[in-house]
Amino acid sequence: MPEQDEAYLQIGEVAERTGVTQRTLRFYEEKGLLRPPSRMDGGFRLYSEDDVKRVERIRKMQDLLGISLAEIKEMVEAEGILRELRAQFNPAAELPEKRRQLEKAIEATEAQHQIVQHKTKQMREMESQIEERLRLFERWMRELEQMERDAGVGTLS
Amino acid sequence: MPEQDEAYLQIGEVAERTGVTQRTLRFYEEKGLLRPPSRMDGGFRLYSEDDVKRVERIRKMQDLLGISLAEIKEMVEAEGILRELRAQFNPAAELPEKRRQLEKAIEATEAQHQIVQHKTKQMREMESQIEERLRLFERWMRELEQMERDAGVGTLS
DNA sequence: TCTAACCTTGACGTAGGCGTCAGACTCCCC
DNA sequence: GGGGAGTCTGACGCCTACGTCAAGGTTAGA
Repeated sequence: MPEQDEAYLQIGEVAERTGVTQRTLRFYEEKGLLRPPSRMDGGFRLYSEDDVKRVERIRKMQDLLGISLAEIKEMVEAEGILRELRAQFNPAAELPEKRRQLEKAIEATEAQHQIVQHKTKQMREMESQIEERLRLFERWMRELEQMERDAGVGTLS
Repeated sequence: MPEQDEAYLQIGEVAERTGVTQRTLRFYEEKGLLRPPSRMDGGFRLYSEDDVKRVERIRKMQDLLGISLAEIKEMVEAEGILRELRAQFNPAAELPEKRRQLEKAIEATEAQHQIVQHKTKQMREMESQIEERLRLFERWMRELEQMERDAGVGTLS
């Protein structure tokens, strides 16, 4: 087993860097969104830089996609596969197994891609709707100004 | 007061058409997201087509922006102003007041625009990240296939 | 006029996503 | 080896966004 001697982080540091609370980190672990981190002899959690990135991705998905942690869990699991694939040795015997895993990861990522694409499209639609409203408002504003100048009585179009 | 004789809808129909429950419609009213609708003599709620549109907008915001109802409330209030402006008579004396309202509506809409723009941008970033991942996965897949053909042992790049 | 379908308010329940203690343990430095 | 800062595991609390009865009133058609 290749021991990576990354700079390990305690929960407080991870919390500070990611902007979430320690409670949230433990909660994500409990719910399976973060793999159980390694521990110090005394039981303190030790996180890797990968974990930090994962937390950041989770938060971004919460913020942008507005989906449940259960759904996010499924999505980030594709990344777990990625890590495993990269970490393992590669005896030829395991190739078919790796291939299946990779296929699963690709499938999951494609599903994710669909969702994000769809939302992006709808966001763009919403954006242009808002822009249209703004133009309407500004036209009204000009009409109002005109009416003030005329000191007349009229109705907005 | 100009009475609009639109086709009024009961809560059940609105629920069906918008895909939300009656409970949700009453809840939105309670929380100030929907203006209290008119009533039949017996007390049954009577909604307008405008209300239906408003519900649809609320749902879209929940889905796309993933923000709280409190925030959505602030956003949709700009539309209330819009309706009032269009519905009122236009005595010149009220023009300055209308103008202030319109300015408020424009401000709120611009704030909304900012938010949506920002999210759209981040969504596009996420989209391209996912696409990059997909390309990486597919490259690995090709490498795996190559390794199978070679029946050799290697490490993914 | 009766009845089935629809609606009313009120009140309690619930799932998700954490917040917030409490009491005990660990780490690290002086 | 003493102590302050950091962390541990429960366990209960809380807010949001509704769900779900219950008990009764309304509407509209036969």
